[in-house]
Amino acid sequence: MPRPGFELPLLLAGTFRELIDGLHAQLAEHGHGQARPIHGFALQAIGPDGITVSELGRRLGVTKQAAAKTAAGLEQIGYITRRPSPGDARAAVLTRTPRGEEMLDLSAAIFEQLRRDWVRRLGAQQVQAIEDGLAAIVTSSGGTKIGDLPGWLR
Amino acid sequence: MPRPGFELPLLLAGTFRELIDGLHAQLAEHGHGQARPIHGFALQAIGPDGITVSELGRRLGVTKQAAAKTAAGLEQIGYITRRPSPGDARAAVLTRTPRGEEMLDLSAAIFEQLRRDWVRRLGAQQVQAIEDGLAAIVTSSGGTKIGDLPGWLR
DNA sequence: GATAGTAGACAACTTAGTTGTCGATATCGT
DNA sequence: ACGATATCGACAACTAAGTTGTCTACTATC
Repeated sequence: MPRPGFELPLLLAGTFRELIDGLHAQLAEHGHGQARPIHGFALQAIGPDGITVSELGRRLGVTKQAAAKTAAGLEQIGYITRRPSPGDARAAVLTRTPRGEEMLDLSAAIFEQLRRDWVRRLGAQQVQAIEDGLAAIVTSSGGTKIGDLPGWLR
Repeated sequence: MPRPGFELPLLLAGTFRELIDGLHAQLAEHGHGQARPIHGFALQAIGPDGITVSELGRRLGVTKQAAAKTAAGLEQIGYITRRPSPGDARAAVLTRTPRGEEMLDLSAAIFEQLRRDWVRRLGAQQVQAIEDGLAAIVTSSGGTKIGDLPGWLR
């Protein structure tokens, strides 16, 4: 039995973990067993038009070296390609492949399914209250960058 | 703007991160700048009567080797001591020092303060709804072990 | 054209975990 | 009593994801 006060962080961490585990269990069932938690967030950051490694690092809140590693992983799985930037000979543009798009669409669908499970168990009103409450707390301190949260993504 | 469905995990992660950051900012102000996020959870797991390294590993959900490393860190800061187990010549019992107890009491007080901040901003009812909702989701899949959540604790 | 800044690669290090192995000690069944 | 089996905690080697620092190539600006 924890000291009072220790409950809330454990609940938040546990629920997050539960969502991510559920996502990757289902992703694996649909042929995306190699996907790691960071991949979905990185693919989102890359966006439909593609960005450079340095920009990816900034958006994720990590160094460009760390972003380069993540990009290498994404490229190896086949979720992105690298192509020379038309306007800047130093830069390479990371672009999502159709398979990357598919993984992202699938992830969104799975998250929505998991949310529906919550609604079934808690009711729409309480799920909405959770989302609104957390949003009020988080947005008041600036947006959350994935890189703010070190290691999880394993 | 993320795809719909990606909101919820980001909210959970961001809120958790916010709590932990707030905790350690205040801990540092009170002379516990060396404390890492895992330390509070490990001290809780050790309990008032002390446990062995192996038991700590089981409670945290990590290997005993990893638990031994955490215990070494706690001992170095002065939060725990190791003493031979009276009944088992193989085992050493990890016991919280007064300074360890102080850190734990302080952490609990800070968490409660942060929760009061939430109540001030959201109202008691909505905070309660968040806690109840998350608890309903997490407990239905077994308790959360700290070790279920790999890296964060840096 | 010199100077200052940015893109991305390479190397070395850090941190927190893992598996596998091992000797010492406990426990249990016959 | 004793042998098989299990557990405690240490050591070594490895992995994964980040970090800082340094470097070259290229861009942009005065």
